[in-house]
Amino acid sequence: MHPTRAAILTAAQRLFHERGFHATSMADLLAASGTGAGSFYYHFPGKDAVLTAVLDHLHERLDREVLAVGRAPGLSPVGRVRAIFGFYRAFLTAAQCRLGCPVGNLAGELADSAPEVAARLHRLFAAWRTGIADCLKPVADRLPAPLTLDDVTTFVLTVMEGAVMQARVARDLLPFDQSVQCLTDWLCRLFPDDPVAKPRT
Amino acid sequence: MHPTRAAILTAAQRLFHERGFHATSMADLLAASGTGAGSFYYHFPGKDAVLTAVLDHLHERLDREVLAVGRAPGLSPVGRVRAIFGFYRAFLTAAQCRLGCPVGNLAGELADSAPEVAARLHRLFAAWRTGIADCLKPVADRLPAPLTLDDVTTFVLTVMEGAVMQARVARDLLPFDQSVQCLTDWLCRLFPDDPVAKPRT
DNA sequence: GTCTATATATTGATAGAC
DNA sequence: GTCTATCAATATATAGAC
Repeated sequence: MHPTRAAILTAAQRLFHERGFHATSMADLLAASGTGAGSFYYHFPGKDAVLTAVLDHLHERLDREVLAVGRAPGLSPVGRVRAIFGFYRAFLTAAQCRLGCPVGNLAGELADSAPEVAARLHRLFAAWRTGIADCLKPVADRLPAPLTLDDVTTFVLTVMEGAVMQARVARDLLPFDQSVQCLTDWLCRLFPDDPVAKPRT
Repeated sequence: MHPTRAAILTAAQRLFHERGFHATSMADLLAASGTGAGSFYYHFPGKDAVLTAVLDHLHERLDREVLAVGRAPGLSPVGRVRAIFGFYRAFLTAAQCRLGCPVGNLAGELADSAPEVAARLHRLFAAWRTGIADCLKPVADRLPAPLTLDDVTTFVLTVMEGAVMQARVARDLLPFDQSVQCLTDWLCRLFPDDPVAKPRT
């Protein structure tokens, strides 16, 4: 990838995350990436095209950085899910609970916009769920009816997005930790054989 | 309240919900409320002031419309929580799963902005949690340690926001229903005496 | 209180030299 | 590929008559 294009993409990803899409101007984008307008419009037809490129890039990163955490060896199914939450917890800590989820923020701002954007958000969430489902697949057959693997998978992503949003608004890790604790409690009740589940009195 | 001010507020609430704050222009606001610029700036010092007024208005509505559902008589604690989710489900249905949560969307776009905005979002979420806590207070002492009422309350709001976001991105009620089903499963395990909890085999 | 007209800055995007 | 200069449109906000 051309270094200029990469610089624009990196800057855009950061700015869209920090401020959102509409609050980021072309001037911001050019300044943050160190490019001139001529250079920018050589690499991208316009601001909207950067957005779709950023969404595609986020998709790659999700797979490479986040969901890989859930594929780490030596973890139980519930342990894998917890590891993914741990990854986000570390990010929240580093960001002092600001910023929120890069995907979730853009979803909230742009989920009803142009098809190129809505479809990418849809795909991103689907990839998220696939990654979570992979963690829990080994114990899918232990789920009590009528719960399905897909139900639980969707629920885990729901908790992730809601927990990050609340932590951001509160500017505090507490809501995130509380949410993870409750989710873990439930998962341990569903899968009492999982090593993460401590025996109950 | 002056009718013009009310018209601006109503229009702004709708537009901020449909498009977000930054994607709504003054021209949009004036057209949708049927006011001229002179009139607008007589009632509000600027666009930002409308945002804070909308947030305050959403706060009132949350209490009056949403949390009141959880105070309806004749419902069990878990039933109350489910009733609030039912309220949102009806809204999602009417909106064909678009729009999302008016508070959540603005939180995603503006949680890191000016203190007047961030503080109001913080208060809105706190009010949300208070309303949920009121539903569950009667059974708070039945919670297994170390879970607290505040943990569960925060978790319920987490699920609400995450579920609405996912339903919006998917443009389908399914993720919402799946999330509610999982949450209900957990609550029924925690409170097996609640009438909503069906006896298990 | 509301109107119309307008000020002024910033927006996303383009032109043409190099 | 990148530069500088600049475009037309739109942004928020204001002025002053009524």
